[in-house]
Amino acid sequence: MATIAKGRGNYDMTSSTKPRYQQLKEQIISRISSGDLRPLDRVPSEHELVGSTGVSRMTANRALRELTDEGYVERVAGVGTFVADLKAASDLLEVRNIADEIHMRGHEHRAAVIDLEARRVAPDVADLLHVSARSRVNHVFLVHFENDVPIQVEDRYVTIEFAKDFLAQDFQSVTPSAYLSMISPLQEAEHVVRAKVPGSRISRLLTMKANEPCLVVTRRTWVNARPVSFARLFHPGNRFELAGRYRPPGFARSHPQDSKLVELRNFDR
Amino acid sequence: MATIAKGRGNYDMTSSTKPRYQQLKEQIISRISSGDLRPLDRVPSEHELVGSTGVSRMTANRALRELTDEGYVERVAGVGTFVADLKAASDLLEVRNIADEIHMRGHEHRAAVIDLEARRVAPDVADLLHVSARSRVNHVFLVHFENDVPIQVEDRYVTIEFAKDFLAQDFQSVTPSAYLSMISPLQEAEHVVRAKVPGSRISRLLTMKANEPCLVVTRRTWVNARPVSFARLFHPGNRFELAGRYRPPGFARSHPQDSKLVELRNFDR
DNA sequence: TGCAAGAGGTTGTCTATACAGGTTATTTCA
DNA sequence: TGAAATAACCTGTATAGACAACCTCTTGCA
Repeated sequence: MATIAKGRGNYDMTSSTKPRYQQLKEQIISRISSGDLRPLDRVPSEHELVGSTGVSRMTANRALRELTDEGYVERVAGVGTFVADLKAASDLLEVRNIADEIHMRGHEHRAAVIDLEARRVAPDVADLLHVSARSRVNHVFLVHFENDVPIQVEDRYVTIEFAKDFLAQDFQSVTPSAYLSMISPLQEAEHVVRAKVPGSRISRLLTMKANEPCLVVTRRTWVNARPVSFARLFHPGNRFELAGRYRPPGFARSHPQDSKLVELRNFDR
Repeated sequence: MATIAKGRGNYDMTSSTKPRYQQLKEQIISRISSGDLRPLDRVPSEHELVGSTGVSRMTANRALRELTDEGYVERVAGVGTFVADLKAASDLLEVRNIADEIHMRGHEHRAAVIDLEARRVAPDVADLLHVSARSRVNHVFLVHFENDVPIQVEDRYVTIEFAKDFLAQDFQSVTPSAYLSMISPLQEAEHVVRAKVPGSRISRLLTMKANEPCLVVTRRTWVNARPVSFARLFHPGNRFELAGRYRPPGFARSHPQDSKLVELRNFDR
């Protein structure tokens, strides 16, 4: 009698088969992905979730705690839960924004846009972005400078439906990567690193000597299971390296986001 | 009165300031690191932990659940909790073992050991391994072949105290990386990727043309906060690439370990 | 002998409650 | 008016108890 009076004390009752903390997590993630909850916005407190969804506080706590571990939100004891800043979230996905890298070294970043238009692309690029071979795609081609020394050539394609106002951006001041993160948090990424001697155009833009190799990073990013951007990033091999660090979680939690960090480093000047 | 009778119902009682689930986790991790618990060994069940440590089952559950998320253990409902296979655990840390990569492609792997000895090393290497400049370090220098084509030159240094029987290993059949994982799960890793034209010795061993670039991966790994191994891996730039994929956790848990995977790929033959 | 039923252990989830400790805004008092 | 106490939040942790689902081994029956 007491068990029945409690309504649903057991767990597989609410129609779905998924656990309730998981439903809660997905509900909050979808509010973040849709833009309903924006970075630094306040997320409902555990107590509010108890009131609005009927779960117990421990269940709400588990949902929010796991979202914290996964980088979606940040929690401050005594204050509340907030959507994580995109910069922090995207560090996990993107090679760190090159402008930030440069500023972190105390140097000046500058970008020169060489091309910015919507155009039909080569079949292989169209295929990578899952668009038909004849449709248009946003394209930007630019050079990044660190203290007036060229350090990266960026050749990027972005689907039009994902970034409708792409061509109106000023990529001298905001890098394409930062702009994409601003539109929506990226959900999946694939990157490939190669060593390659670049063609003469790239070589000239990076003021490289003949036969000098490039570190080429090719990256594709997804939002909602659809590829939205494809980029080729060329770096002079004698001036740059790609560094990564990994610390398994749960051992020393002192640097919460320090693990799994990937960054570009200038090791020569 | 009831509160006192319960002994310690509150949480910051047991001398240490760390939460009890965290203490439990570290205790189990240290049993794994020390070799007391070996891969596939059974880990005490939640009930047993309740009995032996006095925590509640929910606390034991949280400890084991987080260890699962972090890749230390695997749990099977109705059966028990087991120390994760080292192969799975080290995928997070190490670039996937090159022999496994090759076998996964259905090709044959072979290694030719060129040098294997304990020797005094250059000051920079000694510094990286935190050993004094005059002490000896294990060293192995070998070439990995895929179907008799050389694809990686491995130049590795391992501290003697970590691997006392290093020189007795047969690195033709077990790669140094696999051997190190066998001794103890690695706890921290740092790697740097560069594009570089190799010296003539490396170039010759990899049967590369002049001026052809290498993808050079430099990796350092830690156990118990001490560096134990430092390796330089050279790959012919025209035959190899480093690929990574990242999917944020909690979204689609269908492929539990599929995120954060890094592998070497042969893209040419 | 062979198969079904059951017992007992294990993980997975959920609830209700409690206390500790942090932050912020309000209120009270000198 | 100014500063200290207080109230009202918040997160973090821990407990005890419950039900569900799963697995394995044993037991009992046909």
